[in-house]
Formats: sequence, structure tokens, C-alpha cells
Amino acid sequence: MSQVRVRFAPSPTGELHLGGARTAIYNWAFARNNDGVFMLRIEDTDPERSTPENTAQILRSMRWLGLDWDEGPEIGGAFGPYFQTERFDNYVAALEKLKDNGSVYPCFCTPDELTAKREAARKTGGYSGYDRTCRTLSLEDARRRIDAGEPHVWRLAIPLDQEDITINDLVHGETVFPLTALDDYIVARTDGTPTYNFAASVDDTDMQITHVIRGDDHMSNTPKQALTIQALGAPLPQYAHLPMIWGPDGKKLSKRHGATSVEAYRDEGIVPEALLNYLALLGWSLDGETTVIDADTLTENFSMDRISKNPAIFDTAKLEWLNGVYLRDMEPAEFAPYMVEALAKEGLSDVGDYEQRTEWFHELAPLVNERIKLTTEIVPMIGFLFVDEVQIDESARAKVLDKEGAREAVAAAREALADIEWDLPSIESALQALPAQLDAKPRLVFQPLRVALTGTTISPPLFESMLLLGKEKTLKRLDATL
RNA sequence: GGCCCGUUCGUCUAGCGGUUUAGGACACCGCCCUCUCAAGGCGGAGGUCACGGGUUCGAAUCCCGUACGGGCUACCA
Repeated sequence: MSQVRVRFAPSPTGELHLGGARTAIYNWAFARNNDGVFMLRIEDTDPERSTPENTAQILRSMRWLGLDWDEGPEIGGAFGPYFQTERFDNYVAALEKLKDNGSVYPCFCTPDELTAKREAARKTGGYSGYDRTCRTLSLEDARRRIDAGEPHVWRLAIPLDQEDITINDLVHGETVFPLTALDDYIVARTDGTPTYNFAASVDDTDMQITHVIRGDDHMSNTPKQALTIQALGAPLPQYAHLPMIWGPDGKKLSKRHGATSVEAYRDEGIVPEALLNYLALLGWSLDGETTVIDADTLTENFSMDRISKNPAIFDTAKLEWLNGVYLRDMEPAEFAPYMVEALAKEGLSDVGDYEQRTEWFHELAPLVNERIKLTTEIVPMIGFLFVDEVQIDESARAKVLDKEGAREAVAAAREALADIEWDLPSIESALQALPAQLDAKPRLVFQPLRVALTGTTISPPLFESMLLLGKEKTLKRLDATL
């Protein structure tokens, strides 16, 4: 068995979205599982919509997810170039080959004529592709018209002596396509540029791709490409078509559903391990039980026969739950950079600060990572530690500080804390005595303190928060509310 | 219109003819823990396996049909 070679072939007409990311993940996991080659190929033949910015964004997203490619942009490889716009020589050569062996024919029908024919046929109910007018042209006629400079495209001549073509799809199983329903599709446009189906066929052949793993939406393209590859005299790759990912309403994922790109999720506080995990399990399963899976386990166990056939609805709630799992699982040193980044964005801290009091940050980390699901929740949770004076939230003030007994609790705490050593056991024993002393429920004593110190009703544990805030600021804030 | 694909709790899925009173996870509800919020523990509700026929002693699992959803049907990718 020759080496497995797969490709992820995005079109840089937009950002890397969730569907593309999952396709990339499956290609990558399959390659890694088989000690094969994972290639990245940029399909930028549409000059109108392709941009270098999109390409850069796609590469960035891939790296962020941890999907390293063995051949492709920025690293090269033996089968390059990896941008379709740089592979025109290959398409020309392939077209020449097909001309030589009679698999293609020139077509002089104009776009207007084609549209008219199509509409007429549709009206009477039975359109099934180009009517093959130019296919019957004699070689001499065609030659003469080409030499006369008449504009023409080249079309693939679908075999007429063959009933159908069977694709053994690794996800869907044997799929039979009747050839009568297949179009003599355009391979090269009037201007000589290749169309998508042709370019993809030529590239997959030239790059010796063994498995084409892509979205379901390409299923109908497969027979065309297979016929093209056969005409090229090359062996067919194996095909695996992945079901689509839908939005919450069961419709195609789009802007209407909010975030759809990988980077948008990053910006909303999702961690790469979580997105990789979630996407990997959206359409593939290890055993039906496993919901948390790391990249190594994924690549060690990935197999095509466990890819599901039906489309999946993207569920943000589950992604966020998973994200929380990964966040909670992080060691302080792993989580701290997320804190620093989030705080730095608000101008509350920076890397220098982190380097200066690493231990302090590492004590803080476990207090926050176990109570959030998104990294965007970091600042609201611990921002109070990084400001001189805290802004008391109005509803928290009304709900807690203005309640009966609140002032007394703050005053008692102020007094109890005034002369103690500033360590956790001391703070704890000083404050734990208060409820009994004031004859009040613990929460009625502690919530006012929380609001006074943090400005909100939600925060890391009180005693630890005080310890990390420092004695001076703690007492100052208690005084301020009194 | 033609061709192709899909259909198991709200969602992601397990299930490949009997071990299934259809299992797990998220979400939801209740209780416990508790200085808030989480996390955690325990428990609960939720599926006529799209529908209709067959095949079989026996079907979510195999076959056929129907319905619904989706894709392709461009000198887009």
C-alpha cells in the first residue's frame, strides 16, 4: 500500500469557517493516523473573490487549531506549487493530453445560446445538461474554426458507451451515478483558464492524492472528476464525503447564526483544544461514550468508518461546556497567559506584570479557571484585583449593600481584619467568626464584603480574593463603603 | 424537472438481525454541598428509532416505496 496523501483545499474567498475547519481536522487526523501526508492546497482560481488576506487568515486558523501540514503554503514540498493560480502549466498540459486522446472537444456555443437552450429545456421539464451540439462537429470543422480564432471552450466528452459510474465512497458506501444525467462539463473556459472540477482533478492526480476527504456538497461533482481523472489515465483516489454542519435552525450555517469562523470563536473565548475536540466529534465518534478527546487520542483512533452520514447541527452550548472542561483542566502556567492576554486587552496588566509576580498569578489561576466557560469571562471575574478603586455595580449595591445589617457586617469585618497577619488562615479565622458574632447567616455577612471588595455579587472565593487583593486595598475598600 | 445523499431523546451520538425495558454526552428539572458564581455528587424527565409495506421465528438494524430535508444541475468553487 502506497503512502496515504490527503489534501485540504480551501478557497480563499472567505475566512476558515467551521465546516472547513472540520474537513481540515478529518483530513489531518486521517493522515496522522496512517502516517501519511497532510497537504494544504489553496484553490484561488477565482480572482474576484480570492484574497491574500483570506489565505493568511486560513493558515493562521489552521495553526491555531494545531493542524500542521506537511506540504503546502509557506513550507513547500515536492508536489508544489500549492496555489492553483501558480499551477496553470499543469492544467494546460493536462488539457493537451485530453485533446490528444480525444477525451475533450471544443465547443463554440456562446453563453447566450447555452442559457437559451437551458431555459427552453427546463420549460419542457427535462434539462439534463448541455445538448452536445459541438460534440458531433467533425475534426476538420473544429480545427478550421479554432484556426480562424473563433472563441471556444473545451468540454469533457462523457463516455456514451457506458451506463453508469460507481464511486465507492468511504462514508456513504457504493454510490452509482447514471452517466446519462452527467453533463459534458466545461473543462477550460474561453480564456483558457480551468474550471474548478478540472483543476481539482488535475491537481489531485498530479499531487498523487490517495484520499479525497471533503464536504458532502461535492458528492455530485465526484463522477465528473472521476471521469476526468480516468481520461487522464490516472488511478482514482478514494472518496469520503462528509456531511454538512448546520446552524441551530437546521439551515446551512451562515452569518445569520452569528459566529461561523474559527477566529470568531477564538475571539469569543474558545480555546483551540476545545474547538478541535468539539468539531472532531461533530460527525465522528470514538465509541459513542467519549465526549472529551485530545488531539493525540483523535489521531491514534481516527477512522473513516465511524464518520456519520447525516448532517449535524452546531450546538454552541456544548462547545462552551467543553471549553469549560479544558479551561478547568489547565495548570496555572497554562491558564495564566489567557488571563494576561485578556487583562492586557483592557490595559489592566501585561506580560511584564506577569513575569514580576508569576506566583501571585498562579495562585489566582485556579480560582478563576474553574468557574468560567469562556476566556472572555476572565476580566469580569478578576478585574477588581487590578484597579485602584472598584466601581460598585448599582444593582449589587441595592440588592446587598443597602440591605439591613450589611453595614454592620462590613464594619465588623473591617475591625476583625485590622490587626491580623495577611495570610489565608488568619483571614479565614477572623471572618469565619463573624456570623456567630453578629448572629446572622453567613451569606448575609459575606455578600456585603464581596460587593465592597469586588463591586459585584459574583467573584472568586472571598478569603482568597482578599489575600490576593492585599491588606491595604482590602481595608481601603471596606472603609470606602462605610 | 433530472441525478445524488440523508432521517435514533431539543442537540451531538452509540447501535451494524436476538445481549435493548434503545446506552452516553450537552441542555433542562430536583436534591445535596456551599461565603457568591461555578465545579462536583446523587436523582429525574425526555425517543411510537420519519412513515408505510415487506423479508425473518425475531428489525432501529436487511429490502422496496412514500414523505420531509439537503446537495448538484454556471465559461463559481
